[in-house]
Amino acid sequence: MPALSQQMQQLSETCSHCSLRYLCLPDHLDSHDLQKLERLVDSGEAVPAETELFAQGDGLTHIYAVRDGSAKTVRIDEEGFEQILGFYYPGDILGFDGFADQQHHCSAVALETSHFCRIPVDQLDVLVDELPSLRQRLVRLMSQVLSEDGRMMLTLGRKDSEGRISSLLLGLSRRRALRGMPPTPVPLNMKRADLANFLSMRLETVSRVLTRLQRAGVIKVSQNKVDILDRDALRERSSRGAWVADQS
Amino acid sequence: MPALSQQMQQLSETCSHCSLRYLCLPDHLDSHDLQKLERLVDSGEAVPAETELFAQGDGLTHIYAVRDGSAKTVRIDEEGFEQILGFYYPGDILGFDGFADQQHHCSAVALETSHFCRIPVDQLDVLVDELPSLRQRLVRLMSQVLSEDGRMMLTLGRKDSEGRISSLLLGLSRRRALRGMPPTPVPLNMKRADLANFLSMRLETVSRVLTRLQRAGVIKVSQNKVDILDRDALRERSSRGAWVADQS
DNA sequence: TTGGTGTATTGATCCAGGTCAATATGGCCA
DNA sequence: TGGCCATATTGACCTGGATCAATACACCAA
Repeated sequence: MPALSQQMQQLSETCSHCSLRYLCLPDHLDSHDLQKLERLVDSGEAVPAETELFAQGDGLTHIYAVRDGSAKTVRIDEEGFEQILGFYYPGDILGFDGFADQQHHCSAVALETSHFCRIPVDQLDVLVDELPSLRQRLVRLMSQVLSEDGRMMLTLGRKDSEGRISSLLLGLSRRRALRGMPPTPVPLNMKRADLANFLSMRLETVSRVLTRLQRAGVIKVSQNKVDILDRDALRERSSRGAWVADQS
Repeated sequence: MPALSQQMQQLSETCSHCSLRYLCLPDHLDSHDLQKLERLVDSGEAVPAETELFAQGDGLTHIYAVRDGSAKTVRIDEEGFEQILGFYYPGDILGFDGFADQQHHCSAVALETSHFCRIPVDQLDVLVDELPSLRQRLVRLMSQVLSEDGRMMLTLGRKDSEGRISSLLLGLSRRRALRGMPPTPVPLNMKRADLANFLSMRLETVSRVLTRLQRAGVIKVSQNKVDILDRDALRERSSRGAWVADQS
């Protein structure tokens, strides 16, 4: 049951009319350029939960934009351990890490029944050479991801379990607000194990922290969604327990 | 005392003759395009250790390529905690995270006396629109960083202290090999505190792990450099202690 | 040579969170 | 409506690494 999509604004088949165009690739493109872009985009059928959009090691043929629903990216290292690299919501792009050597370095999996726009990279490549605005947009989106990865490394590296969960919840909430959705019941469309993996914790610890935060009256947990009751307290907890760095 | 530069191949003032051109921006550019690029590049004076190339929050005016020496990038979060995001060696580019909104999201600091090529972004921007090959190169480099960040998150998230140190040493060694430098005495040109910060450990733990690895005969530590005596053992330790993921 | 300062190593203690194990809850199908 | 299975919560225990503190080492200046 796609919880998010129920609340989504109407999505159009074309980028020009898509409510997400200011988050997604089309942002800053004039209508002429935009039309060229949307001719490339294939906004396909709904895909069920667990569908793999692409797998680590696959050749890079398309990148994907989330239309509605959600996805995660997973990377498996040499020793066979897997790490969830991110969760993706409407307007987010999947597949940027494939441009380096034309193959995907992680897998992408739908978390729920979702729609994705498929964009063939070979055609995109041609169009990018043609449209400076699109080139700039692409570079900025990638750069943005880079800088968010930095933020994530900060969270993973320096925060304790409560700080990590709090940061995650605030982050998800903020991303909902960016998309014009109500920021407070945050649906947790991924499993606890996914959360735990992403935050580098054990799922037992995730559980414990969630109930602790609930008992403190900061959030209200109910199955797959979290109400943020006291945002300030949550913010406070998201930084508490962060280590002080040794000066160098 | 710039340990790295003593072993560096001769560096030319121009990209065309630079021994690092296949790692750096120029890779895959034909000689005509390359000449246009190198007209932008200002390969300046030596800068001493601790020099800040740009600061978090600065407007994006230049990106930098390491010519010789080394650098680190540091990010300070809202609460004032700082995290080292990466170490950079000849051929590496600094500043990619600034393209998102034309300002730097981290600071860059030289670790030792170093040379950097300065590339003005406004002119680069124009040139990128003109040269598809350069555009492609830029996107690939950024994508590569993205995918390496993923690897780092994996290390930070899933490995214990010994795994982290081992991974770091192997990584530094591999990057030296990529640059045609002898892979085994790995100079640690950053302070222990920097290492600790980067790996999200305490410097005492870094020390302890280094001596433990030394006692095991895997490495030989001497002040600012590490000899890798048993690469296989090091590899083995870099994966040992990594958690098993809960299946989702 | 000595003293001072910054950096690295080592030792002793303690706790957050990992581990193992039991129990609870909810969704689904017969 | 009950039984099954996947997922989530809670409990008890233990260990890796953070913390606090002392000591060692290197480098420089007087």
